[in-house]
Amino acid sequence: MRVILHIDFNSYFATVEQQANPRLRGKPIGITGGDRMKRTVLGAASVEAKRFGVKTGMQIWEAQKLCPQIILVSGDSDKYSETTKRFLTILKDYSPYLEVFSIDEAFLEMPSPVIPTKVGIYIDNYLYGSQIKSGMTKKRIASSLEDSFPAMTKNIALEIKRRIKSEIGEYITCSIGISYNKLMAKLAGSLQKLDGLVVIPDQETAIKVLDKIALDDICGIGSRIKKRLNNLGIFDFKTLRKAPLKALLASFKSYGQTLYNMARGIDYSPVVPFYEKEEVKSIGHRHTIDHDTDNLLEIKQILLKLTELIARKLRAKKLTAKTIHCWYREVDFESNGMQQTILWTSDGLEIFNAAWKIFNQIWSGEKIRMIGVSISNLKSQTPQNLSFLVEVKKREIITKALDQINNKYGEFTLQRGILLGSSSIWRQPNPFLSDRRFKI
DNA sequence: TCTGGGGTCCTAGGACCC
DNA sequence: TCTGGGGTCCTAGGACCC
Repeated sequence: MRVILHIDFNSYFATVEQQANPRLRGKPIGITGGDRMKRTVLGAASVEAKRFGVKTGMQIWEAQKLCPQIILVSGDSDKYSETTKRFLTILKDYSPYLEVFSIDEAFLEMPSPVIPTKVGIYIDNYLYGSQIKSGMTKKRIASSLEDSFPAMTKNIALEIKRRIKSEIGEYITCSIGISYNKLMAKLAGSLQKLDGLVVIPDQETAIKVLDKIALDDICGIGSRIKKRLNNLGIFDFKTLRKAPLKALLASFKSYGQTLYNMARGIDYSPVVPFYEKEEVKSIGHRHTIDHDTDNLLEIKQILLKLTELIARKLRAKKLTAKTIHCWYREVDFESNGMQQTILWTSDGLEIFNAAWKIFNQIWSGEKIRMIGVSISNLKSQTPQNLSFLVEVKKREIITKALDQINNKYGEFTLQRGILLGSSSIWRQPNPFLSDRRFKI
């Protein structure tokens, strides 16, 4: 039997901020995206804020209405990834099968205990075997280990919690779910928020749990799938379990099988260790403008910033890209986009040119509220085979210098001339540098 | 005062090559 | 004379996650 832990941090960004700044502790705080615009939403809310009904994803004005004393804190993604690295280091001590699921979530699969020794067995540095008594046959020991494995894992979970508190900070808490597959482990973890620890030991229990929750409480059923299930007369897992596989396949194609399995607590997906995960597959940025606009210059400036950010990330990862996708959202939330394949590049201007071309092809002059660019088809940078061209070489040198300065002094310290004077929609990491702009 | 931002995966159809 | 099938690349769009 597999034993999998799902570790999920509670109000992650908010607790990290409270850990870092004692004055925020015990207070309702909300984490914003940095630029506090009309249309921004909260990236996280502290427990104290949640008591007022404030939720992640809520608009700022809405949160303020529910909780006027809420303290808004600008998010600091570097700080969060730094903390993430630290807790992953702790988790790695318990099993090499560690999958990083998101910035504040991970799966940990315990190696199966199969070779009992005299006192138990060591897996990494953890001793399993407190239940083993003298006089037990080898076979009995093995089966007792098998039986008590989830219970032992519970002890590991408690230890992980203790270590996170002592090594990262007492304000950082997580919920841990333990089960026999990823789906159920994640579900278990979600059942008890705030320092929770829930075990769903077997399929029998899983089905009991499933019968008590809503369809979209499970990872993999969102609002759309839920609606489509409702249209089929399915409102809970009990009914879903009765639906014939054939019918589900007819409605949902291959996803029908997944839904069929979900209702039965079945999930075969493997824990993919971080060292086996492939590199990123796409890099994108989008921006919702705080008003609806059809001003071409404004749109162009935003697109330039977005593409510049993408190109810098690309170069930081030493990648080049081939496919550019540009899309926008109309006032009524209809979106419209197109993608295009170009020659391998990591140059911001080239990405911009492609995106700009696409935009002009698809845009028919209506007002828009959001614009985004994303690049995919990534591969690692090969030694510059075009650098014999003077123009290419020149641009490379300029780009490299730009990156170095921006990395050191903050985003958009140096930027393209057309961006000067554009609205202050992007935050400056360091406010003292906001007036240090050089035209190039 | 309607609804942010960064990702992943899947399907399906068309073009093109051998 | 118009015709099979596999493989790959490309594009559009939908759905999900945190």
